[in-house]
Amino acid sequence: MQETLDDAAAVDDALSLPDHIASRIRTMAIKGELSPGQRLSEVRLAGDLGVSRNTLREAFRLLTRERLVHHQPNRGVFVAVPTMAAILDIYRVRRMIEVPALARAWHRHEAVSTMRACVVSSQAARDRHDWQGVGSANMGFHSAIVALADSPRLNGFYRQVAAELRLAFGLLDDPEQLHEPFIAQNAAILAAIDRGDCEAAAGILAVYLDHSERTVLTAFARIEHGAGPAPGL
Amino acid sequence: MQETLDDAAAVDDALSLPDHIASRIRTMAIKGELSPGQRLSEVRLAGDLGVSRNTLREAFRLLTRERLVHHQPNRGVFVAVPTMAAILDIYRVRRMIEVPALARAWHRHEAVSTMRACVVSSQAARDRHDWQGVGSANMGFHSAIVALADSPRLNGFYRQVAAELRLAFGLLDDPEQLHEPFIAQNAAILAAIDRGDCEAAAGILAVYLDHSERTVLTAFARIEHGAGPAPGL
DNA sequence: GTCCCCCGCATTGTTCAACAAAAAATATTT
DNA sequence: AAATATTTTTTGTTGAACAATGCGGGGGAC
Repeated sequence: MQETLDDAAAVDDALSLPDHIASRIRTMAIKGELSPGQRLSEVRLAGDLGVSRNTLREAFRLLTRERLVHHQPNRGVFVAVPTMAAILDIYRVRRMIEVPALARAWHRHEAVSTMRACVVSSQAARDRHDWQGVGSANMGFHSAIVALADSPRLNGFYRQVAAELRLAFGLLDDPEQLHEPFIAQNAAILAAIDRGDCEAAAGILAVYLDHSERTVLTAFARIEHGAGPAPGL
Repeated sequence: MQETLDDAAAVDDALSLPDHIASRIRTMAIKGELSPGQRLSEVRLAGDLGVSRNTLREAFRLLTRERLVHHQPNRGVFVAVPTMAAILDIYRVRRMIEVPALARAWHRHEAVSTMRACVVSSQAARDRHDWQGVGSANMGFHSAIVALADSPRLNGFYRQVAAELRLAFGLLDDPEQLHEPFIAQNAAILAAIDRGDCEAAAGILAVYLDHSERTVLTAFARIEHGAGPAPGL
């Protein structure tokens, strides 16, 4: 929310400037302020963000590696356009990571309290019709599931993939259809964990992922065929 | 100042210069030309590689994200020092990715021929006592296993993790102990795939990973306690 | 009118020089 | 010798500069 103040805004001391800039661009992309396929001019964006071209280029390299942005040599960088293949791949990865993490979880892991907090926060966000907030809380819930595995590398990888998925979400029109039905399921997963039945929790999660994937894919197919099938690239 | 540009497919026109520089540093780290914990001076390395500081910094950002290098703000970047925790995490990730990929493989996937080529190449390398080559072929074999899953994201993630593991390998003294016993097992995995028995292949792989992990961990423990644990970092 | 080539223009790719800020190293004082 | 002040080195970031590449437009040729 405070991103409108450019320079004097809250500066993350821990993060270096290029990381911070990358983070801002990531947020813009997730919030839908950048349309997929759009070209990101170096001079323009550098000016808008108040940094030099070199710094912006470092941020671009990060985002390219995260697949949030696509780099064509000597042509520039473009906001990634989500594909059906990408969505399928992302859900495959999610299944491969989340389900075993939940199935083999220790039911008193600290991440469980994060999960609980996310469930509460998603319900609150729903009550005030803040669908963006519901989405964030939902994503936080699933990040916490991955955190159950105690693997820094898996956590980092999942964060990337989740960001890419949220970019795809931005294309869809009705965000409530997307996340609302899953709040209850998240609570059910949490309840299963609480009573120590990780297998049941993993089962619910698997169903959740199937359901979510189908929802996203159908919505996406509707967009792809209905609305403009996008500029050539 | 183009010094020896021969080693292993040096010039990649498709890649941008920072990517290329990152790749060279990565190769140096894997080959053991960079010792873990060593500080990488920007001016010095930029001069050695014949690029500007800015370009080198872009490469550093890539490598930092890959965990091959560690960045301390206002202090510089250091070659990552492998930890026991890191090795444990890497093998956990490998198990999570490789075993399902193999178990659910289609036995006529194009990656199978890559696997075959790697087996042949590793045997040839062993015959000429080229342990570096054996290591490369072995890693190629396992990358091909991951490729069976047809997931670009998984492939990319695995490539990172594999590079990190090879950095850890560089610390160990006797490379033949590391890879030699596994050439035969790779061949066995391939044979199982060829006769369509993916479950058996996955079983051999799981045993392989346990065995490999134990070997690396014990060698690593010997190093850590025996040789100087030295740099306080 | 359509096609093609050539030329100018905008953008990216890369380097260099400069300076602020932080850390490390050194000298100075007590 | 310890603590502090000062110098030096290194990183962090910027701005300008220039080559190289891609894009679009205009002018001929048919």
